Amino acid sequence: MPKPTITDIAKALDITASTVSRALAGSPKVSQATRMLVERKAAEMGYERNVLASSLRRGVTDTVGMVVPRVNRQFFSNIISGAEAVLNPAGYNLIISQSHEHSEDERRAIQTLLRNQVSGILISHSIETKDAEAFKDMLASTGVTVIQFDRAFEGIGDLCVVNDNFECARSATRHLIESGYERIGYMGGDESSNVYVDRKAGYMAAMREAGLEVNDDYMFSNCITRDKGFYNAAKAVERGCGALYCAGDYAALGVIEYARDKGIKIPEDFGVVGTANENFTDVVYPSLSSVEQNSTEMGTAVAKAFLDIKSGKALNTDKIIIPTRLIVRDSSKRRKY
Amino acid sequence: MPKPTITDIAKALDITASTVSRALAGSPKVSQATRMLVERKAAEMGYERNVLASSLRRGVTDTVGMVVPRVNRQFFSNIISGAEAVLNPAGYNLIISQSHEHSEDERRAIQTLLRNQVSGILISHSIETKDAEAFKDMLASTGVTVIQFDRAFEGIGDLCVVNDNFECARSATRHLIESGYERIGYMGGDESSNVYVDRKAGYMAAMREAGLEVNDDYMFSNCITRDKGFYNAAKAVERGCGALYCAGDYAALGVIEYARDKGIKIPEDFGVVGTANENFTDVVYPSLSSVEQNSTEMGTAVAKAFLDIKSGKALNTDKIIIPTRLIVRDSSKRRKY
DNA sequence: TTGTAAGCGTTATCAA
DNA sequence: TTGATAACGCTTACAA
Repeated sequence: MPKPTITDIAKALDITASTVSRALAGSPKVSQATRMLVERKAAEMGYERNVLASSLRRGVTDTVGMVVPRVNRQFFSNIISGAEAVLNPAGYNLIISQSHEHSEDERRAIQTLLRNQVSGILISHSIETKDAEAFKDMLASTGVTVIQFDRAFEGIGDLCVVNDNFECARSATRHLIESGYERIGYMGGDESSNVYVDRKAGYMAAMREAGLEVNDDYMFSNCITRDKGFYNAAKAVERGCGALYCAGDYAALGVIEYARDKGIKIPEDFGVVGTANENFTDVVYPSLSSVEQNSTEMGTAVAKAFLDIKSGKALNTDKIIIPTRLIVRDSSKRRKY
Repeated sequence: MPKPTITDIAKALDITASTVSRALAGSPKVSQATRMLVERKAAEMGYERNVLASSLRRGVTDTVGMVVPRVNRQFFSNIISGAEAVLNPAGYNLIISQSHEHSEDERRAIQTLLRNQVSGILISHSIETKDAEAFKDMLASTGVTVIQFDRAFEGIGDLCVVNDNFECARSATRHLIESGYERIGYMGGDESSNVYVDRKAGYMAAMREAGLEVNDDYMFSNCITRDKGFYNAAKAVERGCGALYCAGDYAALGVIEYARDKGIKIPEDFGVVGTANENFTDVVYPSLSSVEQNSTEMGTAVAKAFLDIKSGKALNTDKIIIPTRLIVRDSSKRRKY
């Protein structure tokens, strides 16, 4: 037999569907007796509310969509996990879509979510997405709550949640300076992203504050992969660089491997600090100092912000900053002199 | 203004909603002229079909639910990624739920999916779920297609997709034997799971085939974490064990770290092979030999099987086996003698 | 406290 | 080829 509906329950009890609906919804305007009866019958028949019909009728859904570049990246899967932990107990469920770092996929994902009448969209933009015009257009006149996180554009959506990328880079760089390294360089990513703009600025600030000059010979952008890190480490060393703050752990890993290849001693002769605290950082040898981004916390913050907005709670900010934390491991533990 | 509906489009063009619906659905029973008109108007008004209403009316959804223990584990996030890559182009979208390794969360997740009228459930059971009775009951009389993967129970669902866990362990163990290691032990997980039952059997088979005896002193179950690996490595070494096949990479990592601590040389004095090919395996020193599970491929296989079943294609099997592949790295590269 | 009736947006059937 | 009408399962005024 097919799935039972409230009408089936109503018939079985010789009452109307509205009463059943009210009883199941926990409405106070229904007698204890009938409520019991309805609940028992519903359980007996294995009834489950049809969310489609309910949402259609109510005009709202309890579904939230999240768009990330890739789910199989630790940072994002932690965010998903954190968001779920907050959203599910609150009665919402999460649809995940991937942009695979492409604007077109991102656009499609958003459209699908919109068609599914999600009540909110939580998004971290693809690297290919350079501005938010298309995004803005799509969302126009839909009442969905939009929260951007990590990679965010100004002036779009209800709120954004980001790491303190400036401070992240600043503290890491300062740590290298204080550990006695000299001629400290920077490896970063594409500067169309707020993330790398801020990290670069943080690095520069730390250098400036210490009265050190920034040398373009030691600056590498578009350098966040293991290969690029390895490749550019060679250039950096050749040019006399003594330490690198890397805005990504994979590049930092490449640096360590280059050093190992060339017999350059880390941390004695060269210092490295990465970013993201990937799960290989305390496995690589020497272990890699890195900045923890608290990604799970970012996920819970995004979800909480969504719930707050939905419940009409005024948020006294349009930007939530998730703090980062420098974790010092062996790759930057030089004895000061 | 609120989101436009087909009725709005119909009014604007002075035709009926049925015609608009047909035009947008690409029905052949509508003139070229009106189709053009409708399409243009729809685009102009920024119309998006309301999936809720459509699904309710049609009685089917294009939504598939997936339940995994945790999304932030490489193995599962790869599976999600692989499944999405197949499902999305086919017009389906995926709702992800996590069980956090708890039966109760798993039950809730399934219920939510059912309420959302998913047309399929793709599930890898939580470690806490020891049998499939509850699962069976919930699914009774719902017509959803069920595909289990990785952790699966017999006789449930339409199909299951698993690794060749037996062969995985057998080939890894054989490799250790052929590399000249002696007194080879095993570190595995909870044997209420088909995964670890099969891997242990594979290990035993390889030993038997080589005429070697299995020594209980070198067998460790419930040992898949870094800490447990470290802890039990001590016991193993003390008891004269010469190599370990670990059914999980984290335990293997613990073994490597114990050896490093004690000055035991890997691969010269001790051999280790892990399982899962986690992304730290080629970063740890010495690099860890491991068995690649082809998780992304498992994801695509699960999704394809779902599509095949939906399209009525008869599957000539009730179990799809995803092959594994041993990747030999330094931790087991002993010169034979 | 319960019943009646209408409607959410879409699609399928039937008739024109 | 298009239109009128009903229905999917649920919720909610309003009436009783």
